[in-house]
Amino acid sequence: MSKYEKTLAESETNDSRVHCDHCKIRHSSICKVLSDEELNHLNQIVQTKKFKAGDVILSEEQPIEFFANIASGVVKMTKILPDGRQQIVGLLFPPDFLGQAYKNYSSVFIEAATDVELCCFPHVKFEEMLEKFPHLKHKLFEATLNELDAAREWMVLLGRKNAEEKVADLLFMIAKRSALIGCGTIKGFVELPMTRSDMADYLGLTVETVSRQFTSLKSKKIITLIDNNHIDIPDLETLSETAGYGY
Amino acid sequence: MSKYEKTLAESETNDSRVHCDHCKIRHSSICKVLSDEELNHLNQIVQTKKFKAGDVILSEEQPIEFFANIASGVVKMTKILPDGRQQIVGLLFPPDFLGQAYKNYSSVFIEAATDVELCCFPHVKFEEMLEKFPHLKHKLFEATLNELDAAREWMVLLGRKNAEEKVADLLFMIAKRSALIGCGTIKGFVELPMTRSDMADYLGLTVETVSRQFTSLKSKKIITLIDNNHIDIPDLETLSETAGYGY
DNA sequence: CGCGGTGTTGAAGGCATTCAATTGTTGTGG
DNA sequence: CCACAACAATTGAATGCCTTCAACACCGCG
Repeated sequence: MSKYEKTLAESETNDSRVHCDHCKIRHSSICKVLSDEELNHLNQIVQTKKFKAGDVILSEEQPIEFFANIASGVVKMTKILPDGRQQIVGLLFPPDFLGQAYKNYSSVFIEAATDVELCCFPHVKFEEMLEKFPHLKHKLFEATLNELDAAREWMVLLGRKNAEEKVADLLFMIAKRSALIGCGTIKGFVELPMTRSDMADYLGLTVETVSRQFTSLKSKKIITLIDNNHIDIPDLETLSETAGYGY
Repeated sequence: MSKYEKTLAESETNDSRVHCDHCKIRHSSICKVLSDEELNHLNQIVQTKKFKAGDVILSEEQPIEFFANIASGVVKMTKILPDGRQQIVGLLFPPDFLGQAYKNYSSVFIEAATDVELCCFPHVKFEEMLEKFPHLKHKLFEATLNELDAAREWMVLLGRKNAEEKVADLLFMIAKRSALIGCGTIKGFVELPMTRSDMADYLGLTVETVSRQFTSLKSKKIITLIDNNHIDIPDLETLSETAGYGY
């Protein structure tokens, strides 16, 4: 195997010679609208970064130094009230894009929920590219509109669903996203890329309530626990009905 | 008084000769980035529409026919679960922009919370303009990013705040927005542009709970009720602390 | 083995909901 | 101008869901 066989995931943090050719998310990330030539531009400014689960990627109110594609792992965006209460306001899976254009400071706390690999673009240079390649900017605009839609969907969950529906909905969402990442690979189980505490912070619940709903869903045979972080979902339809999407 | 004294608000619904010169939100809406010449383009496709409180502006899953600036009044965006539970996912005040670019169907239910006047642009023609005038598109992108920020802020409220904080936060938000619309005019009171039921749907509460929190805030002298839809806020700082933003 | 982190379970209590009744407001027709 | 209906808002009492606080189980690791 040549050295080019190694994936983006395995490459070094500060390896400046990154090869989008071997990038797993090349054809699904915002990069997909770029021509080979344009991709070369991007290649020159890109830098891979790795984070361990729990690492802070960007603090709130901290200057934004880079944008990034999520190459692997899951990233959480959190907001914290003065008294310490916190709420996760967004989860990013591969090949999501991380970063708010045209803002100098982050309005959220950004952390690695799992081990994470990012494909980073320096702030200023990336914004320059946005102006140079209108279809890249357009793509980013569409991605933002989708994020807005997702946020509003989540507002319904936070405001109007009960604990069981919330947990079911989260599992349903993770299952769908996992299917996308796996690109059709049927694993037979779903990995939960976060702790119960993270789930609670995403759902506006307490850890205890999340845990209780897990055991309840388990006893109803809607899910099966393989281990703490892996579940099996016998019937997605049933799960989606439990999540409040039934008729 | 010449006929040009009449405001946009008073103009007829299907008056094709609209004069942005007299538009109240000319210098605060997304139009503000447009030159006089570009504004002429817009003038040729614009159409004023009026809605009464409670009117449906656009149903969910309905094809999007137009974008619009909110000229006056308040617009609510709602999402509804199959069983009827509903959640307001966004409020639009003047000079907010209404409409999701690059979507053919609305993902939300759009209704007039109060009597509303819209400055409408036909779907296709407006998207053409977006491509013709990059800075208009850019402005819209920024507006979308702000909406996303606002949505996330609201997720914290929905997930982590109690009833008193929720109501206080809503009043605080309305007070701030009203101050912007009033352009510095100190009225001495704040108009509540929605029913208790709307407030409940925005806060993820029931009408009864909202009502109870009103009487509670009133007895704590944090607000004073002038009538059902007008309140006085003696001290904004106190209100913001009650809303959970204290230290 | 013991330790910290993570997850589960139990019991008690509180906050928001639910259901029900009353009051207040608005607009329409007699 | 008043009566009345329809709607909006408030208030009360009881229920229930989720939280809180506490204890215990599980797992990886030094």
